[in-house]
Amino acid sequence: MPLSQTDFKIHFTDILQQAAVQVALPDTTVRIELTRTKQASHGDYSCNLAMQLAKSLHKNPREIAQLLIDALPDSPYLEKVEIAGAGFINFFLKIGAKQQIPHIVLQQGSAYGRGNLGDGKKVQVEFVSANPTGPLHVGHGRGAALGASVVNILSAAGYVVASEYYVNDAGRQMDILALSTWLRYLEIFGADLEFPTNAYQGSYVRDMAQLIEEAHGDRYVHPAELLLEHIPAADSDIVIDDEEKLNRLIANTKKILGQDYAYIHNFVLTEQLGDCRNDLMEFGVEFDTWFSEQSLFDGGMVAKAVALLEEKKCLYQQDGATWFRSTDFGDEKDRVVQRANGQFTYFASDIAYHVNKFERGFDQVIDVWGADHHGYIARVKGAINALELDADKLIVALVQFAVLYRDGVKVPMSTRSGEFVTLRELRHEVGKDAARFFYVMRRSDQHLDFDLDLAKSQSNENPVYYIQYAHARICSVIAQWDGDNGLLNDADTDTLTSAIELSLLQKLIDFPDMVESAAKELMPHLIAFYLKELASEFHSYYNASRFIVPEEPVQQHARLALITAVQQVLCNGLTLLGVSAPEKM
RNA sequence: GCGCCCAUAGCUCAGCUGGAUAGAGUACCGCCCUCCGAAGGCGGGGGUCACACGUUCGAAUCGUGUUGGGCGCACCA
Repeated sequence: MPLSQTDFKIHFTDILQQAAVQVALPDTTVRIELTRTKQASHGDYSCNLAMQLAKSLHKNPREIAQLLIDALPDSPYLEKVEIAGAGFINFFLKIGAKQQIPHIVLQQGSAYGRGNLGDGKKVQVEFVSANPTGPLHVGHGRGAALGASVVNILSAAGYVVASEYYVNDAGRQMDILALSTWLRYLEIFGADLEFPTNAYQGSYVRDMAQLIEEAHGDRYVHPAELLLEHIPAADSDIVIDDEEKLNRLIANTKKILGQDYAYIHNFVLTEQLGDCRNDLMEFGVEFDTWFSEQSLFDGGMVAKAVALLEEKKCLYQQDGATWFRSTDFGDEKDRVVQRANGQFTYFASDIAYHVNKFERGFDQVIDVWGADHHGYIARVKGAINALELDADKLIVALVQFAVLYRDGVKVPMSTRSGEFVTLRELRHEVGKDAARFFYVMRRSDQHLDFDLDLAKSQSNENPVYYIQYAHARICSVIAQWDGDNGLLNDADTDTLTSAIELSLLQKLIDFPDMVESAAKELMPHLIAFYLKELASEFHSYYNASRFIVPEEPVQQHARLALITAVQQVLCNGLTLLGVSAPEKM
């Protein structure tokens, strides 16, 4: 039978399908879907097909169930089928099939759990993509942890995955950072100026100014008076708002520095990007591509994308600006792509960026965005549709905010005034493993209460330690046994018959299914929950049985083979989440 | 005001293509180390699945409405 070893669910679905074709034929709208049962008395897999067909066949569900069962082809993996309740069909997996699982896991090793759902399709996952204008904070951390886990999971599910970070190196924010740094640099040389409240306040700006000073001395010093040109003094009658003031400061800076402005701009960008990359690397998050927004402008892609929209008659002029008719594509209002001052908006480069993604031939493009960006989905998809590309290829995964709690109270955070907790601080406080796990242990579309004390605690309350402890415990047992692992590969596992052993075996069988579900739904938390359950069953087993029993070598090898398989699956699952599987703790 | 998301045990959350007695963890109470790691296990109490109506053989799950939260509604990114 051409059956990929552990896909019992698919196998049973398949034979039930064959039976259904004979019996019911008819109702092709009903999907045959088996689910794992909650109770052992209900077998291993269950299906409600008979109840779903009851209406269209005008028959009693139990009667239909019996017909289906009678038509069921033989299967070497099927112990028995039962009709239960209102008409459930319960499948019991042959115990011998379950007992083979440790061997399959040990043989496949780190590959156990991998599947072929993706069938080699190309998927791109873009995540984090924070402005390189300062350190990453804990909000970015959740996107990073989620995105990285999704990449791992999709990859395990048979997709060819490309990870990407979109670098917003073109906008006004970068100019503000360059300005901020230069002002701090001037301060080092004693310039007496008022540092704008809406410029970047963080101490890292001073650090960068210091670096410039150390490398180039006073080379970039210019008289401060030039900077204040066209900017009314505080006591002047002419009042301009703070943002406009910043714009004029930027313009003056560019004029004063001339060619040197590019140096400052480039320096701060390189510094921040380097810091960001380093921070993420220590978090276990790496990218295949760092994609520059500026490159879209340099290559004329932005102008081209806008021109394309013009060709499709999707643009119009109003109040000096160029608008995209996104309302024609489901958005709630039209959006500006080119401002009255001639500059393209962020939205314009974002359109170009997505066009570029589509041109690169991905079968699916996944954007991981903060939940505050949900309003952008309609306009980006609208633009993709307007350009007659397939917007269904784009999936936007929204990540809700994470709120830190320390001593039971919310840690205050506000982006302005630079009073936020950085990802780096979080990592240093709770460690990489706990941070990665906590970020993905909730559904990403739910708010996350991040309990710092819990994440730090080295106790049973901490789910990370609970799982890692199970892994370390197994390693410890195996080390104590000190036998030849080859013996486990050949172990006779027929003796694994207790309730907890059968439950553990089934749990191991479930893992590939779990990975597939997590990939389909882009939900790493499924893996996190699965691992907690697997660890829990192992801990129960540990307390209920002894593994090192030399007087009963058959039992001993069977049990050791089972827990070694558990160890492997714990490790494979933790790896998907970017969490280490330590041998000792 | 309009749009999106959410409401499940004291707390933090799973479960949601409609199915069998709604589950974990934590907290609380009681047990288990002459024994492979007690960073563990076992048992107990704890629920109007926000509320109302509807769809159906069947609703925590789907629909409508109400209430209460979060977020978004820039020629910012």
